[in-house]
Amino acid sequence: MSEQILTEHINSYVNFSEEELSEIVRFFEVRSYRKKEKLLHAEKRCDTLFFVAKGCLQLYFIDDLGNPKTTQFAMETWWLTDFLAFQYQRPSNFYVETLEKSTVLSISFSKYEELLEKFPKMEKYYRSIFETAYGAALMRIKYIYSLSKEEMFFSFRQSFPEFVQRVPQYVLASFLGLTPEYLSEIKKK
Amino acid sequence: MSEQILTEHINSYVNFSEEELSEIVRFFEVRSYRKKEKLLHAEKRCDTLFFVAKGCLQLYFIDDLGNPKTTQFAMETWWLTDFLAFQYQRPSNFYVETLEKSTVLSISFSKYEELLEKFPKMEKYYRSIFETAYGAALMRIKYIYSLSKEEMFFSFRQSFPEFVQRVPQYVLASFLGLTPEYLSEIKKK
DNA sequence: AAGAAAAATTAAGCTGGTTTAAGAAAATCA
DNA sequence: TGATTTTCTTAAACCAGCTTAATTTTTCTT
Repeated sequence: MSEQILTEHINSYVNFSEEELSEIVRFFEVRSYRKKEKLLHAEKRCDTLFFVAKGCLQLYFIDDLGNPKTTQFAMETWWLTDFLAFQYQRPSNFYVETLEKSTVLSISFSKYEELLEKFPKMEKYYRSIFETAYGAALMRIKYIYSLSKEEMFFSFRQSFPEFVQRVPQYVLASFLGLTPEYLSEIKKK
Repeated sequence: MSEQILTEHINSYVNFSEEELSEIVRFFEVRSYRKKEKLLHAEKRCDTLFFVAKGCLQLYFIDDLGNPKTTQFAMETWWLTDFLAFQYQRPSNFYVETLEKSTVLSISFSKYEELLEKFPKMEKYYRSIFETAYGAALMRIKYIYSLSKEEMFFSFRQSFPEFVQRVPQYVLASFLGLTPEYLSEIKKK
């Protein structure tokens, strides 16, 4: 059951009773999506936060030349949205789209506020999640600035072999900030 | 007073009484630093979280060639540390150092845990801070991947003119991911 | 105020990674 | 299953940004 993925994840950070957890889950909408479905559209108001119970999402934008560029992936138990736009209820700078058949729990901004109001312990859960995510983003910037494109690929494959398997190569290329052609050349070695 | 910078900042997110705020402040150590003092050393256990009351800090690492590379700045009311290492009490991947004469409030990891335990509303404060910081980091990655080095500089100067004034050019260059020589060339235009 | 050290500039040559274009392979669909 | 679309590969020409190294300017120290 998809709801259980979320409740177990929450429980690994904060302790809630069974009743509380089932009430928390009611704040979310559970839905399955086919491959390549858009869950969030750039330019539209960013009103939804997503939790991946199964499958894989990407956060991406369209560059000047019309090519999609992936900024972030989210697999099982990861949260995803344009967090800056979400917090201030502004238009999104990104698209969110499935990379494969996925099951996602969604919560609207107003429900998110209600949830945090009603269950203040959820603040602790999200604080931990965002603290880690921000720390990881700083590490990612460190890698971007210290590794060559070739090293980026090998170091990423070492750390997240499952991503390299699951994600199309041109999406991985854009996430790593290189061209599909160059990635192909690197892999040849 | 430096403590007041912190309490006012906290109060802009969560409401606390005067007594609570003065108790919260007691979890922190206030200290002034000269220019170029190290507050956190790479490889050493990351046990401290910093709040800038006055001045400016940088988070940086040393690359293969021995050159320091700035990953993040922090000016007044910003929080800084190696968040990933801090949360898991691991060795730091970064140095933290003053870029100018600064006044900083520091909190150790155990005090941070105590603080959150004793004042659960602080979870909300930090949740908001980290949610925004993570969102901003994703935007930063968007910029890194979509702008040329020249565009990076002009767009950064447009958004944060005060940084460009305050920070040495070679530090700014490393933050933007280009060489000081090339930044110099760009500025000539 | 002078001397030393640190930071910024300039210019030439070079390279990691892009662009373009065309073909091969793999996945999707009727 | 074959047809169509999507993804991946290969190779050559090209360029944004780096490296190197020498000079100038600014900042720091006494």
